[in-house]
Amino acid sequence: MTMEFDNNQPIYLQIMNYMKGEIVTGKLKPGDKIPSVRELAAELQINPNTVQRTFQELEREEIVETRRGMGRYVTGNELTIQTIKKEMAQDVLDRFFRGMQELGFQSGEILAAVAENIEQRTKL
Amino acid sequence: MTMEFDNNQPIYLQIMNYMKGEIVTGKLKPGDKIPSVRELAAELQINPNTVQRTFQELEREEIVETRRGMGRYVTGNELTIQTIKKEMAQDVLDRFFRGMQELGFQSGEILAAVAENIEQRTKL
Amino acid sequence: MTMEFDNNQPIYLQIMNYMKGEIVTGKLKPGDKIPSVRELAAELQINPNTVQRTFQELEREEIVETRRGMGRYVTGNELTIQTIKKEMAQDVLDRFFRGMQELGFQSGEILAAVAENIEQRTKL
Amino acid sequence: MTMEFDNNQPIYLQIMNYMKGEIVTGKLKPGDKIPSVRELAAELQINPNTVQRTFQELEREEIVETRRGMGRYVTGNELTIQTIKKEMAQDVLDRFFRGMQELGFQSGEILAAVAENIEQRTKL
DNA sequence: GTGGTCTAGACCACA
DNA sequence: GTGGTCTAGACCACA
Repeated sequence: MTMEFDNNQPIYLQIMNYMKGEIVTGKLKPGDKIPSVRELAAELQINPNTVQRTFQELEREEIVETRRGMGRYVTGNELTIQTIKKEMAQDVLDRFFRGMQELGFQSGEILAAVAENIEQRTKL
Repeated sequence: MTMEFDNNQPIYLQIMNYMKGEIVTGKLKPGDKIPSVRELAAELQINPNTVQRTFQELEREEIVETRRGMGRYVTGNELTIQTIKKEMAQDVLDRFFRGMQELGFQSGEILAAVAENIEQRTKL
Repeated sequence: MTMEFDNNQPIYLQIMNYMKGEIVTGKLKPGDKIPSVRELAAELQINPNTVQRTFQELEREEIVETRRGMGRYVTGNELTIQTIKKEMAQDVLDRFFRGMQELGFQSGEILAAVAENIEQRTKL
Repeated sequence: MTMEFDNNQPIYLQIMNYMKGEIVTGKLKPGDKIPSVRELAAELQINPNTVQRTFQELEREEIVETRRGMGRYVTGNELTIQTIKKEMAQDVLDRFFRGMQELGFQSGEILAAVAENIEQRTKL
């Protein structure tokens, strides 16, 4: 695992989002073991404190859990993962609509812009 | 003019976005005078330095310009404003697509989600 | 007379430099009358205070002089004008050398760069 | 590191120019850490906010970059630094030619004046 | 420890 | 009156 970090966002958030993505897309499944703080810090060449923070936040959101002496594991079941996915998607959608409306876009224009963007992207 | 500030984002950025919105939606037009640093600071009850920062950033993006001793004005012409609007919209769209794709959404699902959200929002 | 102003420098300085240029290049000669504050302010569409400031500075540098009730005139004689020209040129040269040396250029490189620039400019 | 400040130019600009000089002349190399805001502020006996401003401008010009929580570093590689050096030199040259031409100097006279100045300076 | 933001307030140049 | 710069100092997020 390697990552390129964007300097505009805290590293711990970038790792969080990456791991959430792995989980909701099923690449990491409930019950899977995740790397230890030291392992991941070495791999990504970042400060262990930063990885620690990432995992704490994921734990606070109940996406991973610690099993004493055994490491950390993806939590829950498929159902809860799907719920998280929906919540995250709604977050993304809300931010999107807010952004477009601030720019003066109406509903119809928003839909058209999305459709147009999909078309362009599939061409590439 | 009054604003409610969100604690998760710097105040100067929130004012910037607000003003950009006013400009790209045509509420502020090219050549219009914008409030002075002191005026806006008093109105929003924030420190003049914070407003100063906001305006300097807007200037750096060539959205407003200073006329020495006479205050600041919305820059350029309708055409450049429209260009800025398109760039900002594309930014919002890019962030949106990236976010949805990280969550494992395909093009069709993205379009469907947007359509569904529009329906829900118009009901409210 | 019309001028385009550069927002990065005080207007009064820009007018000063323009007038000094007119004088040292002989377009304005010793004894010539210069416009009144009101005239020039109207012509350049700027604040009369700004023109007033320009003229005050020119007077302080003894480049123009006021004759009571008769307006302002270019001062001195050809000799003093030439002295001023030399001083101004040396100023420009000093700033130039300082700038190039800060960038690590040696004497030889500076001369080469000037020669090269002249060549390029004459081609245009 | 100590600096004497010229009252005619903002302190933050003077530090910027100084650091640019250090970088383009190779005294500071790509990847080198630059002092922290607090360190430099203490050393130069100025306010940390002023140093902060300096560094932010250098960052905007992509001459230094921030690594979160780890400080600031000279950016890029030798090639980009050389490009910046050339641009800065051309700026200095442009200003110089403009200044001399406003005073009525022809190409030949400009070259002669530079040569003469070099001679005088080497004598000192 | 490191940078980022913000407040409070001063002083100056400019128009 | 208007913007630009600077000081002094606080508090926070991040690594």
